[in-house]
Amino acid sequence: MQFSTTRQSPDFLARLTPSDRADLLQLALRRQVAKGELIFQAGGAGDCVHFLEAGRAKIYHLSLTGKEILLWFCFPDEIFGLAEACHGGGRQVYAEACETSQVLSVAQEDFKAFLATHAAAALLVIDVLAARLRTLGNTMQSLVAHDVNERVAQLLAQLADRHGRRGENGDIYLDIRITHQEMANMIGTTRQSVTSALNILRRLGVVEFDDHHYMRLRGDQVQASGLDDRVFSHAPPVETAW
Amino acid sequence: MQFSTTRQSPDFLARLTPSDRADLLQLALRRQVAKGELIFQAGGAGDCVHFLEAGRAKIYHLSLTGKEILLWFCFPDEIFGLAEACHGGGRQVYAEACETSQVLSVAQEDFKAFLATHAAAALLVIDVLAARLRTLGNTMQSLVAHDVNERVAQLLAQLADRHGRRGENGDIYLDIRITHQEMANMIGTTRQSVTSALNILRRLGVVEFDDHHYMRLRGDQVQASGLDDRVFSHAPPVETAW
DNA sequence: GTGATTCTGTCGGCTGGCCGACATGGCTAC
DNA sequence: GTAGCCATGTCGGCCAGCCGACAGAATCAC
Repeated sequence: MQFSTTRQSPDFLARLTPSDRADLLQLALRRQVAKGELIFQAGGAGDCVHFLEAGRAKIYHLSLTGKEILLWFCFPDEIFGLAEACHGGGRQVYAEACETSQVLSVAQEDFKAFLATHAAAALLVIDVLAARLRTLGNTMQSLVAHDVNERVAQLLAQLADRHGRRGENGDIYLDIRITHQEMANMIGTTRQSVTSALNILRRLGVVEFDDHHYMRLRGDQVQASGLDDRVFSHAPPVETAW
Repeated sequence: MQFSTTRQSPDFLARLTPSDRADLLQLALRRQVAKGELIFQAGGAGDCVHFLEAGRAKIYHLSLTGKEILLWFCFPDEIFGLAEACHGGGRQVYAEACETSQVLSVAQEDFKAFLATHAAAALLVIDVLAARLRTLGNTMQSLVAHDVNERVAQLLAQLADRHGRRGENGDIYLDIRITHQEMANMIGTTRQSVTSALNILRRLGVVEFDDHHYMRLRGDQVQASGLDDRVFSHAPPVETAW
């Protein structure tokens, strides 16, 4: 089982060469954002690219009825607000700090100029965007093809892939704080359905919760219960005759 | 109403400078693909980037139960297979010619080298990826926030935005051939539901079908029935106090 | 042409999961 | 401490839309 196909991708800053990073940081403005504060919002100009130095942020759509659709969780070193800054046309999504965070901002024009003169960085941006496109595509496919229980299981697998630590016995430890409501927003369902799905998984012995700060996915059980390769590896085995 | 926020984005080849395009074409292999033939498929290596010279192609996920999730329609001059070639890890999606098509293929390594030495092209790739990321984000949000009828209406609006021609009286003419099943696959519903949604829209006078090759969206009706700015422009108006 | 295939239209039955409601338990503020 | 808030857990009613089925209409193959 390949376990971390996408893991290396999000942390843009860390993957820049030191000299590129130094050049980029010269263009950036640093700012502290309090928990719950918006970093940008739909309707805004989208004239900046952002980087998360420390903290956690979420990127989401807000529907006309107030429904939140969580597209992406940002962790340190990640780049965000990129798609809209690059493409123009204004913001369509919201970025909100989940905890007190340090954010770097670079004006869109400066960033484009930077990319034009730093080819490796441009390729890195392409890689990051490509990875996100994949993730979104997978989320979409899961949204229409699977029921709520499966989507919850897949989400756990995805989180484990991005943020989990694998113990010696094969179990996976995950200590990000995430509410049922947030999970629901990520997979297009309701808080109640997530609660019940998680309880089913717990009763099956697939997952355990030690206090409410981290969960432990049972490696063996994850295998057994079908949250297997087809969840972890993103490419389902297909006949390769063609 | 802004009408073509995204229209200019997909046609990668056309937006390259002539000299860049010439350089790129030198790296490409041209090939003819018959209707229904796969250009690449999930499980494959994903070691090429493709360009559609002529024809039409669709990019889709296939779920384990055989459900098709249509992520993108490709039209001439568009680039595709990019995300997976750039990011690595093999193909996750299928690309299939909807009609006889000419396809150009460039090896991943060659393409990366090309981008590294053609900064403007790299920025263009970023722009294209960013635009797709937006589109997918919008599709996702529509998927969880709207019912089937609304999604069908939005899809029509989106197609009109990308491919429609606006007549003098404000009506929009759309002459792409697309089946109800394909539309269903794009918005995560069933063929039957699309059929009935379209008929509702027809009864409302929003859309007309002249034979089955093109449809006409009534500009005035589109306005009146709420398929308005919130559909066409991708950024819903939000309080901009922040 | 003619048969085969694919697409469109329509109808009921069945059900996953949304929604509201309410209770409880943990954190946080002070 | 204790008050208030937020997250979790559980239940039942209700309905959008999925699914199977079937009949025309249109298109394609030859």
